[in-house]
Amino acid sequence: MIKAKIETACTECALSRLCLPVALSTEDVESLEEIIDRPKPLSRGDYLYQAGDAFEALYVVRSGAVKTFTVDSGGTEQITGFYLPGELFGLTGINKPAQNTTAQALERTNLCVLPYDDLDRLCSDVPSLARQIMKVMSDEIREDHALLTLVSKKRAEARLATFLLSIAQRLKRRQLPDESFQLSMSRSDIGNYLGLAEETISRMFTRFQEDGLLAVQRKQIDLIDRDGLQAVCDS
Amino acid sequence: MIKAKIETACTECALSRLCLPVALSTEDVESLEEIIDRPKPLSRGDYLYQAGDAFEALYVVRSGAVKTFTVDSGGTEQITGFYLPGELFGLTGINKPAQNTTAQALERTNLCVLPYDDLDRLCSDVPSLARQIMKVMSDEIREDHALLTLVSKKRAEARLATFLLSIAQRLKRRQLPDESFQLSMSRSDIGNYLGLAEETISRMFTRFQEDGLLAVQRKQIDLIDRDGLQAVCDS
DNA sequence: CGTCTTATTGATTCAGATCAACGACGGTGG
DNA sequence: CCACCGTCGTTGATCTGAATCAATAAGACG
Repeated sequence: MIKAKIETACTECALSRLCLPVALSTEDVESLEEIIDRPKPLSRGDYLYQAGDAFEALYVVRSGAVKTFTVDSGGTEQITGFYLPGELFGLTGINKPAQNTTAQALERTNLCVLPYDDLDRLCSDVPSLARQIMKVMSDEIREDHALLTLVSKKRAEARLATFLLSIAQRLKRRQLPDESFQLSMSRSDIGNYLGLAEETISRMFTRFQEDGLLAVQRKQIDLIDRDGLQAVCDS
Repeated sequence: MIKAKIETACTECALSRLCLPVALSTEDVESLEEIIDRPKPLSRGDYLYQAGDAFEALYVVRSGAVKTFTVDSGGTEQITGFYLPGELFGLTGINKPAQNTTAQALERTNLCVLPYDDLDRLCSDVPSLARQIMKVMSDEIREDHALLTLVSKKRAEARLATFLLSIAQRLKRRQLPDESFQLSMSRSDIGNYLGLAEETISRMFTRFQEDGLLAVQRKQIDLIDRDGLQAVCDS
């Protein structure tokens, strides 16, 4: 009974498939479940934590969306990630005195919070949990490298096409509609993330629409020709 | 006696200060020391591992220099890091079936190899070691974000100036000359890393020299006006 | 219903890529 | 030891993708 209850809880917040290590035993999942906190929903624009705050927890999006960004010494903002339902973030703070990024809700958002003190204690007892966290961190590093390649080597249209297909793929993984969806971030956010001006993002959307690759109406995106978009990614 | 011997070994390869967790006890260091392999030196151009190879180990540069790079589906190469003496790399392979990056020696290079099977076993017994590895991984993520900001938001001169000061700082940390040094990578490598053409790197070097910021002769760099270079970083 | 933010579109500019040629060094073999 | 060749770096000329500047339009929200 307890087992069933736990599985339901985790299924709800998407941890079960996407976040929880398959290697964990039922008892381990139970221990993890005990430390998870589910605070009340955040509104658009709310901060989860800001640069300089003490590092306290890892987070998983249950619904909604979050962006993280850094601000360098010269005041330049760089969005480092968008997080959709089922995705884990907050790793850059791990074993550090303070956060160096800021995390902000892009829309009404529900989270799971994994307090790090508890998680760390659990890691000592359950080596496979530590292993899983390392795996997630190395995933993050690989994704950062892919993003670097995108920004450093590809043209504007390839950057945006890759971004859109990545969003679609992640929605699909979460079994959300991936053909027709609402972007939760602004053109300016997308541009910041991809190293482009917001005007350029706007122009590329217009061009993709003219080329019959997608239909766009403000934040509403309908993918029409995925193969076509995929082809644009390699230009 | 044994203790003295171990300390010497680790001091030699720079692990003691830069790589080893301060939190480790002497016995733990001893255990770690036991699993470290020091293979014969690599020549310029030698590969340590290539994309697709099984993930086997983490590496620390003892002397020389290494670059790592990814190749995406379209064949685009992206250098993801240069590693100098005392620096740890190979983390992107952790808990993955295979490497997705390639690592290549830029000059005659000596390494410490930390076989992952052994390291992982040790992590189960010594939680602070797992914690230290996570810390190094989160460092890597932060550095990747800083690089992304550099490539995505800064002009060519700021990118190169930041790169040079970063190299100098890392050499200094290792107590190597940081005012006058040899770059081990080509202009083309620097350009690839920073998202610029090699001609642009060349031109920026010439400009910096004209502006009295440094003296450059092929790979030999002499920093003259560090404050000036620092100022260029924020342009 | 008016105001404020976000998105679109057009005109112009500019940083850096690309194309092209040459020069300098370093390694190799005679 | 020197001459040759190949790679790497420099410099110049031109081109171009995307930024910037500027104006308007369309939602969103109180």
